[in-house]
Amino acid sequence: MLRLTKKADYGLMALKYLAEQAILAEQAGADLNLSGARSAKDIAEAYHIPPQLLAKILQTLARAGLLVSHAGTNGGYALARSAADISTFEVIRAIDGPLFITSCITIHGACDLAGHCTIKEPLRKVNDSITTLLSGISVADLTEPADHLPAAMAGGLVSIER
Amino acid sequence: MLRLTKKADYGLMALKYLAEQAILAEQAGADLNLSGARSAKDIAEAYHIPPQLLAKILQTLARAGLLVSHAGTNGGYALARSAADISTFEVIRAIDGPLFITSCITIHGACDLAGHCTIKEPLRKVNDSITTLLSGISVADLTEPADHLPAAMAGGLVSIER
DNA sequence: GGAAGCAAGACCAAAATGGTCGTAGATTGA
DNA sequence: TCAATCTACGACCATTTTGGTCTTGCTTCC
Ligand code: SF4
Ligand code: SF4
Repeated sequence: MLRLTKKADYGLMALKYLAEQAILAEQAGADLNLSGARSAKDIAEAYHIPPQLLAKILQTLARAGLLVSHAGTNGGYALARSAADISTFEVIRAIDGPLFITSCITIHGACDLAGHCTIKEPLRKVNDSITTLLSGISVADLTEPADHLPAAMAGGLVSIER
Repeated sequence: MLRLTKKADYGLMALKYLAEQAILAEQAGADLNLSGARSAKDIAEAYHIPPQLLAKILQTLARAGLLVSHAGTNGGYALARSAADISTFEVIRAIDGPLFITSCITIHGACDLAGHCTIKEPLRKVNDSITTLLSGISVADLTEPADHLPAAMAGGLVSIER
């Protein structure tokens, strides 16, 4: 349960990598207009993950507007926004789809027992809590050594009140 | 992603049901020693879920020590502890196994990229946060209309500090 | 015009999930 | 004692999801 798919996992790694590259590019000076773009192959090699698969993941991410792509020689992907502006929630949702804990929430009107299900509402709140938690964590937060305590999210998690 | 399996879903429903039965039994007076036990079939019918499947789920729950079972006529399952004392986390883990968001955490020493994976640690913290969130929610909390704001969990969620 | 890169989709194998069946053992009420 | 109820457990199966590959085509730069 509550398993993050490997695709999302890969996606986050790639995002983090690109975030780092963006920083490097910035440090290298503005005269060199290195946008920090990297090819899918580069990233795949850096982390030893199947290149073709990563390519597809990056494509979805690009389609979702989290990355910008540039074709052709020396092309590749780069962050569409600042790393601090991309939440892990967006990434995960873009890759794994908007599915969330209970079937009812995502399949929308699906679950045939929705009528006599008494557990639905409470669970929706748990779901919301996790959403807010994830939303509060940006890709930039991942790059830091984590001692930095990114105490971004406070409200919405503490209680399950409606 | 982050999908709760249907089994866990069913399990929670059953737990909640038993919690309610326990309360009813208590109200009925101590002279009738109704322990609030219900057969798997009863619960399955109440919620329209496949009886055989529910039976298996209850069995696992019983093995995990969350329920006590009693065979024979008028047998069935009852809560092993107070509803307020059973966290949703326990239930979910008992049913779906100890699997959690990243493969590395659960498969233990598995993920072959564990070496060059930079995302691992931060994710483990997210994982912990969710764990604490779930741990803070008891089965009893599920039975309430939820206006009651069970603000049980405070610490551990707010930040991802180490 | 190529080489290097992205884009998209069909396709596939393996694993997880959801669910069934059959059989065996405990308990109790008649 | 014996039949009706229950739990207990394992084998089994269908469907879905996941992870991953291949192929083909289109862009951009030199
Ligand atoms: S309605 Fe109830 S049973 Fe159906 S998916 Fe939602 S929580 Fe689960
Ligand atoms: S080590 Fe990294 S890549 Fe492997 S499962 Fe853990 S987070 Fe994912």
